[in-house]
Amino acid sequence: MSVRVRLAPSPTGSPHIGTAWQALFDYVFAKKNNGKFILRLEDTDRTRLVPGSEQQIYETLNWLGLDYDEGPEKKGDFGPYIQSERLEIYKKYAIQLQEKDLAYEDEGAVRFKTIKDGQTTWHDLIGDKDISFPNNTQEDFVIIKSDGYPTYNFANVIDDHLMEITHVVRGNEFISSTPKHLMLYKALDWQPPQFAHLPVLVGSDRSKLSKRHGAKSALDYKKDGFLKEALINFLALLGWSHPEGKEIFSLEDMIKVFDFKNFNAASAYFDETKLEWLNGEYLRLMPDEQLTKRLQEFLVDHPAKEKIAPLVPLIKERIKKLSDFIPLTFFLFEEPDYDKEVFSKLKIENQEELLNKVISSLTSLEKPWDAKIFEETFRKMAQDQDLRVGDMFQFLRVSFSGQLVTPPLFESIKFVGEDEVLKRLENLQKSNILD
RNA sequence: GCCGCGUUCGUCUAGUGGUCCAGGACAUAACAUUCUCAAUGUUAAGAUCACGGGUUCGACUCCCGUACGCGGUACCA
Repeated sequence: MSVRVRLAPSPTGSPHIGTAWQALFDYVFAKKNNGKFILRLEDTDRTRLVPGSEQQIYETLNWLGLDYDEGPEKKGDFGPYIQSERLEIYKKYAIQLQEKDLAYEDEGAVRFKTIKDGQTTWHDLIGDKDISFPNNTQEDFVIIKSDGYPTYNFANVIDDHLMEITHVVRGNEFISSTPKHLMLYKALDWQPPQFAHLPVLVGSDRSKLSKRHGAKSALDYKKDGFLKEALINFLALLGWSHPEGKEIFSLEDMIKVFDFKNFNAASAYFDETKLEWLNGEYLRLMPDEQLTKRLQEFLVDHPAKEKIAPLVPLIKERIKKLSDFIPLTFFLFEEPDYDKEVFSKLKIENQEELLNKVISSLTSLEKPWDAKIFEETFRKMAQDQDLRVGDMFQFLRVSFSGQLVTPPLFESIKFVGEDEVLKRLENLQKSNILD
């Protein structure tokens, strides 16, 4: 029997990072085994539905490149992939159980009669261990709610069986309900799937990550300028580790070596700092043309996005996220507002006088300015003025950019253009910022 | 309360009885390089492997207990 795994989110909002994390392992495990990855929407709690979340689920998986083989809009041979469209099916099995006296009606709902003696055991793929529960801890539980919708515990079992799911990969908050599921499989005389209960991702307070906590949605990371490759790589490193100890690897590489045996059963805290580092690594590894393209896709509204190509090699090592491009380069496209504070951080006296000298030197420089001559000119000026070379160049930088941190100085000057640079310096001269 | 899962540097982790006075990565610090910031390189600091008992010639690794955290105990998933 070929491997089939499913991701079964509830459409209760834009999927948060924990859902994306689970999706990654579903996908990788399926691909590793030449199996199928299935998306099923579990919308049986009508009170928590959030309109539009379905689209966000599709968009998230799509962005991350975790393509599913079957799903709500990619029908397979297993009927609808949205539980609210499968009500008749659940009803049918509920009746069957009632007829066998394994379930009963209770105030408009239907309850399953749990087995009370013995224990229920299964082998979990995470930690490669057996887990057992005494059966007397399992109360009779509702399978069909009084509104006619099935509960998670019921719909999940029915669908997993009917959709021929072979491996249930889900969060370990479901460990406690697994005995219920197993009892259901038994009552229906079905073969249960294998289980892999992933640890949960936790927030800074160590409790389960949730939107409540301000957990970001997976798509927020896209908006923040993270690359999907970096996010996937980072997510892979939570709970799982590469058998060769690699920190940076592709999805394809991960698929080749994936095994639940390399999974850690302890819950992990999502630390964005490391994600930023990884993202920077991916950015730097990328060829300039590709990075240019990615930046242009990201900067949809940037007025000068067609002109950024020459800038890419200059900023490549200075950005950690695509969004960092904007604060780092905006002064190249428009005259910045000068801030007195910034100049006061420079270790230079008589800035006004120095500016005059700079302007007269630049005016007498032959255009187009040459990098070598430019550098010599100001090294000499630093010497004459008894300034440290670094301070001299920092003064130049701030004078035309208004910023303490910029791409390389001379290249930035060339990008802005000689005339514009001079114009900015003259405007600065006229202002009273350097008094 | 009861049931279950978990517990290795601040964080993510390696480790399946000896090769671990615990290795790597991020973050941190220092130095080098440098026109800034980065990037890069080198080094440093950082974990009595939650605690207490066993088992064993030997335990981070196996067993038991305790503590703490998390989850379940819903007509939420």
